[in-house]
Amino acid sequence: MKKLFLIDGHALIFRMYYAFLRRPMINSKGEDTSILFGFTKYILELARREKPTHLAIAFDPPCKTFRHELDPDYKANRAETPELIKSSLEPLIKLMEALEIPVIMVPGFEADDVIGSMAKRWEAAGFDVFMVSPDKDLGQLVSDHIYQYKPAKGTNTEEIVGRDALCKKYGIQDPIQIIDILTLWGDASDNVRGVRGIGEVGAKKLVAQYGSVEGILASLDKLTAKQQEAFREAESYIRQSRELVTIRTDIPLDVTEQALLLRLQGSAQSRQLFRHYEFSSLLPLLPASEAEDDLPEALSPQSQSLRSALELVKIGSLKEVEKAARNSHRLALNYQAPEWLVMAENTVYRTNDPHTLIPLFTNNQITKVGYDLKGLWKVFREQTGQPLQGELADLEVMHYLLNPESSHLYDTLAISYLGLDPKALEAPKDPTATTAQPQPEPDLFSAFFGDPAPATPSIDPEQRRAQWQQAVLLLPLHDALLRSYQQDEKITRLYREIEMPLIPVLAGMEEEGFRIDCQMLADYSKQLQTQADQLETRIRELAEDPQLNVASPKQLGLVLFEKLQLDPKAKKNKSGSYSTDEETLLELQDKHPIVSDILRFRELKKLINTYIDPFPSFIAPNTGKIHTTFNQALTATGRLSSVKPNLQNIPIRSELGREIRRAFIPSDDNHLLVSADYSQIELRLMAILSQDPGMLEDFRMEKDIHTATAARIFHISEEAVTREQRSRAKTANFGIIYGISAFGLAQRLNLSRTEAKELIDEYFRSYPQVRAYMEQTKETARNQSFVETLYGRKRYLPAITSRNAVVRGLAERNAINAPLQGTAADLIKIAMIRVDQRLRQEGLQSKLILQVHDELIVDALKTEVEAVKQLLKEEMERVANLAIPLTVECNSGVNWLDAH
DNA sequence: CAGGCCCCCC
DNA sequence: TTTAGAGGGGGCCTGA
Repeated sequence: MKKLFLIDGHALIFRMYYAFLRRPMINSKGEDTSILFGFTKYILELARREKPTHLAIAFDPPCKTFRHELDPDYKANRAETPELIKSSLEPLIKLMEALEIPVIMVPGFEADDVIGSMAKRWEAAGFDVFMVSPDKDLGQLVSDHIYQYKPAKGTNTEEIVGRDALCKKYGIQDPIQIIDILTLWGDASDNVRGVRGIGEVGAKKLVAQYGSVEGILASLDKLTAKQQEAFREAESYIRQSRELVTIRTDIPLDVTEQALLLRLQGSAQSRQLFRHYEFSSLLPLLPASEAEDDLPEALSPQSQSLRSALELVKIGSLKEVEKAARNSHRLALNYQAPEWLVMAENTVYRTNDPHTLIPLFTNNQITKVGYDLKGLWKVFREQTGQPLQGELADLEVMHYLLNPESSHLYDTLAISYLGLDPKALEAPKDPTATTAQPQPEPDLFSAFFGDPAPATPSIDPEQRRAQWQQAVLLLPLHDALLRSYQQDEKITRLYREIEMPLIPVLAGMEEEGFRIDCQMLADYSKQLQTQADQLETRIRELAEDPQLNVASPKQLGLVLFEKLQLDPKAKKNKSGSYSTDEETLLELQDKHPIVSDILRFRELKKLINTYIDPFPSFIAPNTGKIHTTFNQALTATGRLSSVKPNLQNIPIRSELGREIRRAFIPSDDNHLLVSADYSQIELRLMAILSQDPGMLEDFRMEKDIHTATAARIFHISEEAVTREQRSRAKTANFGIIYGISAFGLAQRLNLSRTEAKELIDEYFRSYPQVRAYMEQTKETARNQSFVETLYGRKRYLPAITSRNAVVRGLAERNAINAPLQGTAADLIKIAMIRVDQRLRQEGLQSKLILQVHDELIVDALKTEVEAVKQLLKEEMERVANLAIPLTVECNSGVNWLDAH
């Protein structure tokens, strides 16, 4: 069977435009590739999933279309194509042509008309035709007959809609009447003028009663006076409107069957375009290319000479490596259980006895070069009890500082800095020896690993090759990164003074771990589980569905919005199911008792499944504690993140949730937890960076900042500030940190946009320098395409010059937020280094165990608690000399909740 | 196992 | 008046 898919390219572009508003994709050349990527991915996945034999994409011509010119009341501003869409069209068409996908554009006709006409023609020729559109309104695909309709994935329509389903949905006899309904109703996306005062419901009713637009016009006297008036007014254009919403099926087309054949060969040209746009995740979707010219760009002279240098790498003795390391002051290291590999200059040594490495690793004259040195640090300490000493050149962290948001994978770095793919670093294979065992030819690999029957036969040769690949480029990569560092003094200082000394501190914190009261967690789990079970039973009863999986948002959506009909205008999410998030449910709470049960059930389940039940499994048998892993090279702003488990998001706000913190306890009865947190650090930094006199004053006087803000923006005394006013001011203050928008603030405060705007204006009148600073920051970002923190940590914002206002707005908010959040991250990192250092210097046994962005937690010996508190406060507060003091609140307790 | 959804933290 | 709409994170569940 010939299966033809016809795609409304124009509608799809719009869909992609919306899909990528949140997270635009900018490639390294600064091009916004969002739409190109989304569209291409969609087409490739569709082709793979549905396996059409033929496929064509229709686009609207890149000009005002025929329909729009016909309609004198067409509102230009409505249909003005966003710049991003306009600028994507040409490269998109090129891309589709490279993929050998037919693109059809007929001057003067919209994509709808083109695919309508094609559908008719190829259906008549015996094809199984599917019209594919992401548009939710089927009316756009209605013509003088109904086609098979394939809803695009990720849209609001789930089913393939046939004649009967259409009639049922619209409450009509003949599906063609949809055209009449849309004509009366007016179709916003098609810019068709409907009849004044007639909405969807009215249109359906009238069409059901009178059959068609003509039918209504013929029976005007039976309508109400108001309706008669509206229809008289509409009479002049309504017939034309009907024509406009009808898809034409008679456009002359010069397309052959052969042209529609879907080949999708993955031509060299398409691969080259994919590489240009950096669609690496899409490359595997292309069929393998038979073309030779598919290889990455030719090796640069630099990578050629590096290759030659790698040929000289040799296996040596430990003595030789030691000598080379002392000579070059540098040692590369890698560990893949159970083998350590070290390399200095061009000599490599490997061993599974870490003790032999102690003199090298603890020599503080030798820089240790590696990838994830924190991990290596911990392994070595576990094996030998010794820390790594000397400078630590962690390539991942070093590259993170150059550009936090790019990939820091070893392979990626090797390719981009050295022009070499480590995976390709293999000895050339003998093409004739396909069946025989690989010969231990004197290639680089076997030269390096020596005898193919080594002393440790348990080690997989594949693993050795992998380890070699992971290690042999460390030193060249370090050189390359140092060259970048040479051009940036601030980054160099940031690395040497903050990130590098932080590595052992973080390693120590991970190593030390956090003790957990398992019994308490188990009891609490049972208690919550009982409640959850009761709720689940009740929810299923209320839903009259004993099989309902309450934890499935998809099933829940169907119950709430189709079975119980709680909201006829229910929002849908990206995947086409109903949105059931907390915000949505809160709005429905009064409509049905099931809603609050669901909310409560969700809260319990979240606590049980995320914060209680998984925790015992994280306990390390040797220490009996939980050891998180901090990621030092992940966030866009310079913060740390914590995984396995994430200890940075343990509940505190809700009553039920915060109880979990009671299970986080000191290491033993002789210890207490001490917690110290910065008060309002980001807002203080806003005051400092903007030098706003009012805000500085408010902080200098040690006022409650939100009350002070409220007093200013509402022009009242601080004593007169109500709770509500303080709360609004607090939200506004947060908004400022995040890079405010009137819409966002309105939503948060449940205000109208105008009211929110007034609030913002009043805020800026109160703190005028804040506004000036924000403008200045955006200007800086536009000029240099990045922003930076007080310590020179950069965040690149290529989208700041986007012509798309939404994308640009996001970048602008990032520009404002990143220096604040990032400087706070810098400061607490410095404080961590100093706190750790002082704890050691003063011979205290208390240990830093956790950081939560503006909070440090110490497992403190009871006798040291007061000293630790004082130390924390001192080091955290005097971490930098700023225009106003930073203040730290410090507490201790027998668990994390008490200490907070 | 990835993507989508949801919700916890600062 | 369709899925935009304050920043930064991570984990669980579903369904392929």
